[in-house]
Amino acid sequence: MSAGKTRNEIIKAADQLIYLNGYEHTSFATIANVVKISRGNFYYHFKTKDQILNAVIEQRKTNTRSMIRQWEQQHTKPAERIKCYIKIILQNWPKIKQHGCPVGTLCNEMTKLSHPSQKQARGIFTIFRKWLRDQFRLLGHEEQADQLAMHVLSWSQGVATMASTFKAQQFAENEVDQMCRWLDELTTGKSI
Amino acid sequence: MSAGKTRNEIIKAADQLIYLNGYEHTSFATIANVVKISRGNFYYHFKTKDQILNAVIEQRKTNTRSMIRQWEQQHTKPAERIKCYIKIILQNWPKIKQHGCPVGTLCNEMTKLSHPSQKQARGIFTIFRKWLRDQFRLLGHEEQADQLAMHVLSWSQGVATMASTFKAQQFAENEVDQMCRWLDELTTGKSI
DNA sequence: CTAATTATAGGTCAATCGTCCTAATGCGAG
DNA sequence: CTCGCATTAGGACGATTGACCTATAATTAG
Repeated sequence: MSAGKTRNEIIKAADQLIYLNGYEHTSFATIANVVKISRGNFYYHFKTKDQILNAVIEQRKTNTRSMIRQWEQQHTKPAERIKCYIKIILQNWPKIKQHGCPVGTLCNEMTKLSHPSQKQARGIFTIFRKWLRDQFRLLGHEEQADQLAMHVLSWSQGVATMASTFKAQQFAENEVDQMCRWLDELTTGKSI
Repeated sequence: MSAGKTRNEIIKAADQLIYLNGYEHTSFATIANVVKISRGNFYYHFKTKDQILNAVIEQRKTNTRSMIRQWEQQHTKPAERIKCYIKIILQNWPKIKQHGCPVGTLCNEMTKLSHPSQKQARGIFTIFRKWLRDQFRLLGHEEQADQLAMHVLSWSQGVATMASTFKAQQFAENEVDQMCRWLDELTTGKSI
């Protein structure tokens, strides 16, 4: 029954390594070394590299849902919840500075490799997208809800890319402020 | 003297392949096959893979400067010039849909690999950044010029990432429209 | 306790990676 | 024409890749 434990450790290590160095750059051997396990044992749990990737994506989805649940518990106002998402980039700044947004960079790599798991990776974004859409609906923006959700996702992605490229924390802070103010104006009923 | 010709063909092919499949996924052999050249000949022109990358980046910088020069010749109004940049994503949509923004995805990969050429790749963005900054200065936004330039770069990057991830052309068009309207408001003297 | 199942270790495989080398060309200057 | 340099071809290298296999150790079931 310790199989599940080993499996989880593999997924956890793979998750980290894929975030730090990218999927293609992450090898069987590297993961096995981190988990301190033989490559043979590794193969017992995952037959192919893509299977690990899918397991990692599934775990990221689970973590994402869990994080969203926390936001919902911490704040009842939709606008405050959305700001939680907006501010992730500042909370995780040290890591984002060096390795970018975990979701965005993975999707970029999947797109570039025309990888079969492209759709699954996109699914992480979809969780955020649907949730943001729901929050905007609660704010009374029925029709534009999805468009606004995509706008927030897109805005954050751009900031993550440019801030990590230029290692520009100040820029990230400025943009987060702008996003919050934009959201406030949206809440008080002005046009976008 | 045909050495320069072969060298240019190598750079051209490498440029394409790196854009399509990413730097790490692009091998010596693949490039050599495309150029129809032996790997030995390849080594005569470029000793290491990083040398090819740097040559590709340099060419992209040259192409970037050339593109900017065209914009300056086509439009005298800074706002119209900036719109040229904003609209690239729609002009190159078929390719961006499948492979993302050439600059952004390369910088992302360099960041992820902690690659020595990270700074050089960032230089392509810097060309756009400085040029956009100059255009905003011409529009009378002296102090905020650089911040506005980064804002435009960031906005475009986000749209490119999300649009390519979700293969969403409609979203890209919407965002480009928003960016143009935002720019118009900025031009007519309203606040950002 | 024993048998069966689960889990781990470690070796092997062909393919590919970046790199390097030498031999054979092409070609222009004298 | 010939000498010498520039260019090309193609093989070989050690290392690493994802994948696979078998033998052993650990655990569980009866």
